[in-house]
Amino acid sequence: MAHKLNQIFSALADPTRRDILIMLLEDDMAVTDIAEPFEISLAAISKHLIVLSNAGLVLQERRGRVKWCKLDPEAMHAAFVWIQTFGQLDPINLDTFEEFLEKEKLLNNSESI
Amino acid sequence: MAHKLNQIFSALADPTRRDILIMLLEDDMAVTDIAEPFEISLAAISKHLIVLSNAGLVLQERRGRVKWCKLDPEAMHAAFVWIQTFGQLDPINLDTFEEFLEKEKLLNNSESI
DNA sequence: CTATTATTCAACTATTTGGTTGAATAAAGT
DNA sequence: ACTTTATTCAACCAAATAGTTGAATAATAG
Repeated sequence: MAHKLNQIFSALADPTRRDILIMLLEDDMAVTDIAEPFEISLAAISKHLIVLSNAGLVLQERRGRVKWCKLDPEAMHAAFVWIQTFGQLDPINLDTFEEFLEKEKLLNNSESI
Repeated sequence: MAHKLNQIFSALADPTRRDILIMLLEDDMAVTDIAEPFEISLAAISKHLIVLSNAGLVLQERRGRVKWCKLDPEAMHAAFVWIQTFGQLDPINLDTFEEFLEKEKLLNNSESI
């Protein structure tokens, strides 16, 4: 789940991608239509959508030759929960946190293999 | 504010930086103490803190030769507001962050099996 | 004054990122 | 069958990122 947060926050860090997400609030859209208002190439938008999709923020479903993009609220919710819970924190136990880092480290190692 | 969101989300996208933020929930800390549990160099941690500082997530105040780091809740709040407004999500009120981390840990363990 | 401690700077490396263009694939439309 | 439309792939480029090491700076301790 931690690696997902990496992807989610890093996806949200780009203004083009945030704009895309906002466009998708209105309605599901095809890749070409998403690209229309932007000045960058279609391929660049396609890449942005792949980033959003990998982060779980957007679902893409191919129907015919059109790939429809729609929001997937779950990933955004994960980021929301992280931030919200962060802000209301009580002091945590350091031992617990050390264990947390340790586990995360192990997880990252096993992921990178 | 948009450029700030870029910086905030991109700062949050790195797990080391999220870990640092979590440590700072407990108390203000000096750079060297922040670096202690991590395996990377002090210089690397120093850079991470500059990123957090530029994003407005952390305030650094030099007293003597020690630079004290503390959370600045404002930037985190900006990210929170963006996400909340985006999804019209209701603030939840579930767990303390400690419990949240605990669940995340369990989840990570079960994922890594 | 000298040594130690805290932090950053500088230079370098490897990897990732966001962009480009042109070609490739895939599904319709005519 | 041929053409158009929708999307991605491949190769490339420039800039940014996360890390390193060793030197530099700054403040305190002895």
